[in-house]
Amino acid sequence: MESLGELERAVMDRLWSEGTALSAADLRDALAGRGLALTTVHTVLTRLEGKGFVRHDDARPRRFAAVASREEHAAGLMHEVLGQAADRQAVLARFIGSATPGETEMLRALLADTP
Amino acid sequence: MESLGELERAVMDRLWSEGTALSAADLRDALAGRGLALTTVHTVLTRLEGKGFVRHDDARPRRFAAVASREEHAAGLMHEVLGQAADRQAVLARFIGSATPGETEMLRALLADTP
DNA sequence: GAACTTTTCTACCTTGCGTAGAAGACGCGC
DNA sequence: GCGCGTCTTCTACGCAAGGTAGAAAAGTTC
Repeated sequence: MESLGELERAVMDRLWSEGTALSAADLRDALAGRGLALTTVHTVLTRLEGKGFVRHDDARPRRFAAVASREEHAAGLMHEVLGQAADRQAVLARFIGSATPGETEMLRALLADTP
Repeated sequence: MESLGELERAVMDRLWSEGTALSAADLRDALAGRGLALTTVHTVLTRLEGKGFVRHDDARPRRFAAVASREEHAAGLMHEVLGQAADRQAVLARFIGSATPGETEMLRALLADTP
């Protein structure tokens, strides 16, 4: 999967937190601490769109929304790492081996509900 | 975690596959398809060492070995992604939700052996 | 100690990302 | 329907990371 730069990640974080679609101006305001020009935000959004992380509608002004939720994205990354491994079992063994007790409990509970 | 470039990844792949420590010349030969200069391999190894992925002994010629196995590295990446999430449970739920049947079986078996 | 190998130092080029100006497209109030 | 402000696209610059390797220094071998 394409990786994200610092500003790209900040923009995604804002879109993920907000949940709803935002205009470039909304995002510039949400990231006011950085004092970004509107065009900068647009450039970043265009790049994120090229990477498949966001999509925009054709209202005016354009509204940009994350394609996947933050959690879906994280789960997708985990699957990507796992999927690239030749020996998935070994990876999962080490993953479980270094998981916190809370995480193993969550996994047990989730697996109990999964056919 | 620091990310890897294309050549850096190829070098790590070779070190991981081989399992044993290799000299820069060994690696150049193992990556013969690329026609790399020995100094190029050295530069990459030095960068990988700076990122904490490899370490070398002080024999001559130096022998470079991966710090973590491929599986440990993958599991570490998965934990890194999970650890950064605010809502781990939601991430794990989606992770399990999109896992293959084989993966869920492996997880069940591993969790059965985990206290 | 001369010739060869290894290691370090330094540097160039390309690509990706942060940044934004200029110019074109659009929409709103009159 | 026109002009003016806003939004969008195009283009570009600078910097950092990574691929690449030469030159020089350090070490090894005979």
